[in-house]
Parts: sequence; C-alpha cells; structure tokens
Amino acid sequence: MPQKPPRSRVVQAMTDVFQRHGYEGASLSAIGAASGLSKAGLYHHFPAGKSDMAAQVLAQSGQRFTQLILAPLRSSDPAAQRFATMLDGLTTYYRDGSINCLMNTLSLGDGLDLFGPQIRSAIEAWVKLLAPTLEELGVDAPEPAARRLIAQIHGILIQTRLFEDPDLFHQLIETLRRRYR
Amino acid sequence: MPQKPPRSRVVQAMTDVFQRHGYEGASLSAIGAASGLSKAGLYHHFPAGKSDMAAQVLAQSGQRFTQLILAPLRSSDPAAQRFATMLDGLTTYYRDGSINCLMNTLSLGDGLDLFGPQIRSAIEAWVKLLAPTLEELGVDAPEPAARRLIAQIHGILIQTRLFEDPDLFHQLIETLRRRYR
DNA sequence: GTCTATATAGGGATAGAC
DNA sequence: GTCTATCCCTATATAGAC
Repeated sequence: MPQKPPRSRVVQAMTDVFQRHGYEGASLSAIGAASGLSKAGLYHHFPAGKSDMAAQVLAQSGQRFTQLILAPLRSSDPAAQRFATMLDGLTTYYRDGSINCLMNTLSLGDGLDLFGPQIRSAIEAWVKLLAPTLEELGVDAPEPAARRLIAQIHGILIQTRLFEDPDLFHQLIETLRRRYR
Repeated sequence: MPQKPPRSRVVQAMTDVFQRHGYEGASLSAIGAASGLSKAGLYHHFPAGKSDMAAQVLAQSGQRFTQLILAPLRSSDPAAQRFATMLDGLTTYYRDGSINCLMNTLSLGDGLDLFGPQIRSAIEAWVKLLAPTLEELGVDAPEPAARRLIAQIHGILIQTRLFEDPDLFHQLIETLRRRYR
C-alpha cells in the first residue's frame, strides 16, 4: 500500500465541486473548503494549480468509468448480460443520478480546450464498445444508436439535477433494462 | 419601430457567452467584448448586474423556445405534422446543433438557484405538450417517453460541442423524423 | 447613453514560518 | 506537509465626466 490514503478522498471532494460548478465556476476557496485543505495545501498536492486538480479529478473519474461501464462491455458474457451490468455500473458511477456528469461540466468554457480530448476519447471508447453489444441485441445502425443512448443518459442527468429528482434517472435505467432484456 | 434595435442584438451577443461558459464562467469582460458595450454600459442597460443579464438572456431564449418548439405542438395539425414542425423548430432553436443549451449551462452552480425555476417550467411545458403528440403517434407511457426524447436532445448537444460535429445533432433529428413519420 | 476611472471583493498562486 | 500571510490580477459594481 502506498502512503496516501487521503489523496483519493481529497480528489473525491474536489470532484463534487467540479461536478456542481464546472471548471471555471469551481473556485479554489470552494475546492479547499470541500477538501479540507488550505489554498497553500492544495498547491502542495497539485503544483500546477487548478488545471492540475481538474485533471486528477478527471483521471480518477476515468478509472471509475472504465471499471464500472467499459469493463462490463468488454466481458465475455452474453450481450444481454453485458448490457445489464453496464446499467448497474452507470447507476453506481452516477450515484443514482444524484450528481452531474463531469463530461458535461468540465467541457464548458476553458474546460473544452483543456479536457476535451480526454473526454472525447472516453465517449468514443464507450460508443465503440456499446455498439457491438447493441448489434448483438438486434439493433440496426448500432453505432448511432449507441450515441443516442449515451445522449439519453447525459440528458436525463440534466433533468435530474434540475428537478432534484433521481427517479428520473432510475426510470430511464429501468426502461433501458426492460428494452434489451 | 421603437428606438432600440440594438437591445435584441446585445442580448443575443450575451447569449453566446452564457451558452459557452455557463453563468459563473461568463465574465463581464467577455460579455462586454461580445456585446460591444463597456462595463459601465452593461450596467446602464442591466442595472441589477450579471444576474439581470442572464435573466434577460433566458427570457429572450424562452420566447424563441415557445415560438419554435412549443407553438408547433399546440397547433391543430395532425400529430405527425406537429412533431415534424417541432423538429424543424429544434433545428432552428439550436442553430443546427452548433450551440449549447442554456437549460444546461445556466443550471450549473449558482445558476441552479437563480434560474432553476424558470428552466424547470420550460421543460415541464415541453413534456406536457409533447406527451399527447407522442400518444397520438402510438407511443406507450408518453410522458416518460417525452422526457427521454428531450434528454436525447440535450445529451446530443453535449456530444456535438465535444466533437464540434453538428452532424451528430442532425442525425438524431433525422432519426426522430423517420421514426414518427 | 456612452465613456474613463475607480472602489471593493475575490480570484489564482507563492513565500516562508512551523 | 500544513498553516498564515501576502502578491498580483481579475471580478463585479459604481461614480461621474461628457
């Protein structure tokens, strides 16, 4: 075990702030308050400053994304099973719809130039892995269908935060679960 | 004609900035540069400051939204025609997918408290008008289906800005057009 | 109505004590 | 490694000339 159990918790606290405010809207005061570090403390751990913090947030989130959403799609299970496990992963990844998607909030304003490439490659990987699964499930034009499905997830998260109603997220997940069972 | 042709153009220029950066990320310098007004000039037209500017942006956008998207759904045309006209309205409203959705960008951070109620009521109106049209077109559980369709639109706009590829938006619109023709 | 100039607060980022 | 204190810049907002 390495020497830094706190590190992951600090990044998690910062994740909250970037999810809620986006890159430009996340102030170092808010990040410091959420993570329990002073501004100087933040710069001790993230010498390159705010962009460094967001990059680490994105990296940790990307790991969770890979494990929870991409890995199920790569498994050797039958397609219906892969799809169902991905839906479980989505529910965990998005914490039952209670949080915003970093792919959305970090791609506004300056964030688009800073993190666009990483976020694009995450979505591309998702599309490329989801499409064959959908194809096995009998879906025509599976790649555009995969993009539409991903869009539905991202869009429902907007509604979920607006109405503060995670049921909207759950209802979509269950609808998708039934559709490809 | 009244004495204020500029007003609408000023608001339009401000809209660009809020769409790109969100509420917190939109600085008065950027708003001033885009609209061609000095900071003092901005406060002449919007005495209550930045929140006033965003509110007027949202109001003008809401008018466009009502005319281009809600009005077609309220018409006495057959359902398939109402739906197709709404898709045309969406393409105009979102400028062929080249811009972000204010309902997304203005609902991050502080914007959620400031503009959440207005944005929620816009989405609710959309759902309530779209659902009966979908029902006439043979869709089961039309209200959840309307929410999912709206989510698809909002989600594809995120992908469109990430990949800077308006084709993603057009492909979704055409898919929807074919589905309910 | 539009500007220059300025006030005040908060932003990101560092220095240096401990 | 964590803090207090501080630097410099930008942010929002206002005053007052024209």
